[in-house]
Amino acid sequence: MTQEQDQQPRGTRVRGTKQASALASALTSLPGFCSAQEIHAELRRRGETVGLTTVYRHLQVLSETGAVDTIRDPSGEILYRQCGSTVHHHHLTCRVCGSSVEVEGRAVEQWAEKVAAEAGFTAVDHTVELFGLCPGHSASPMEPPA
Amino acid sequence: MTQEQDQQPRGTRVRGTKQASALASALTSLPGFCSAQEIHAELRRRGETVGLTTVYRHLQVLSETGAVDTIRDPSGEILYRQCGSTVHHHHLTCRVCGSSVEVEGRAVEQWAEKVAAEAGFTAVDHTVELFGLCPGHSASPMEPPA
DNA sequence: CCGAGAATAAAAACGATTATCATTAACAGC
DNA sequence: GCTGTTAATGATAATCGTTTTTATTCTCGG
Ligand SMILES: [Zn+2]
Ligand SMILES: [Zn+2]
Ligand SMILES: [Zn+2]
Ligand SMILES: [Zn+2]
Repeated sequence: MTQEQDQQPRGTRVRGTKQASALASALTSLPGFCSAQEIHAELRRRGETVGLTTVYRHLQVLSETGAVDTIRDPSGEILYRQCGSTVHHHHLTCRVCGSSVEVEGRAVEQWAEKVAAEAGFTAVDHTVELFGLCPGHSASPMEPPA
Repeated sequence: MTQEQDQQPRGTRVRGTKQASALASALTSLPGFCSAQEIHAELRRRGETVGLTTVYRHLQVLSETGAVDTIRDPSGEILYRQCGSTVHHHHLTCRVCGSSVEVEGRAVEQWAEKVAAEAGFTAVDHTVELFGLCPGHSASPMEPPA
């Protein structure tokens, strides 16, 4: 359907910059969903010199190509994560630590298609996000770290 | 079924301001999901004098009490709509005109609970939005304005 | 009619994201 | 290994939806 047709004129297209690899490394090591600014801070913490603009630009490209997944936290901020599978899936994310479980939703996909068809809608895309408390943070209900 | 059920605790709580009723009227007449700024513009168009701040504040309260539903459009902007049913439901919204169909998702609810339980997550909340093209805007499939 | 307090609204603040643009540096060719 | 081309970078400014601030207005009970 949405086949990519990259017309890369010979080998001069994607430059192997150290920023790109540093970002890739950070994304791989970060366990859960993080905001662009958190990722930027993490890179700084590692001693890498990567500008915030570059972080944003790379994350945007990576998300467009499907290399990273994006979700919106309840406040609207975009969170990024490098995911294991490239097939369509959704996420169950902890509100406290950001750790995330990838969930497959055959049932959701079918439901979405069904209700869309019944309403006569076409080109329907869906957003499905699950937020909760992971097992580690479900333990003590009364423990706001503040 | 569209009866108002104000749960206002007697006395000094909700004042009968003209702005509130103007906003309520606009919300009732607007067919689909609109942004706060669109609603504000609509009120201005009607000759009502309502500040943007007031629109935001009322929409926030109304969404908290469940009187209006909110979704986030793909760009992150919050859209509001007065919905028919007060029970939990989701929306199938047209990307072009904003017209929306309320869809009930027993299957989704069960799926969400199931995957949350399997992962050991608690206090799980879900966001499910469907965006597509309504029957009226599905007409010409080949029409990229670019 | 008066006054306390809620409601309003203009303007300023806020914060995440994007655009700008001068500078840097990766890579192909020499 | 140099060098030039040119994509990539990143500090800064701009954008824009939303929130906060604050002075003013208005509602409503007495
Ligand atoms: Zn994922
Ligand atoms: Zn899906
Ligand atoms: Zn609704
Ligand atoms: Zn639901």
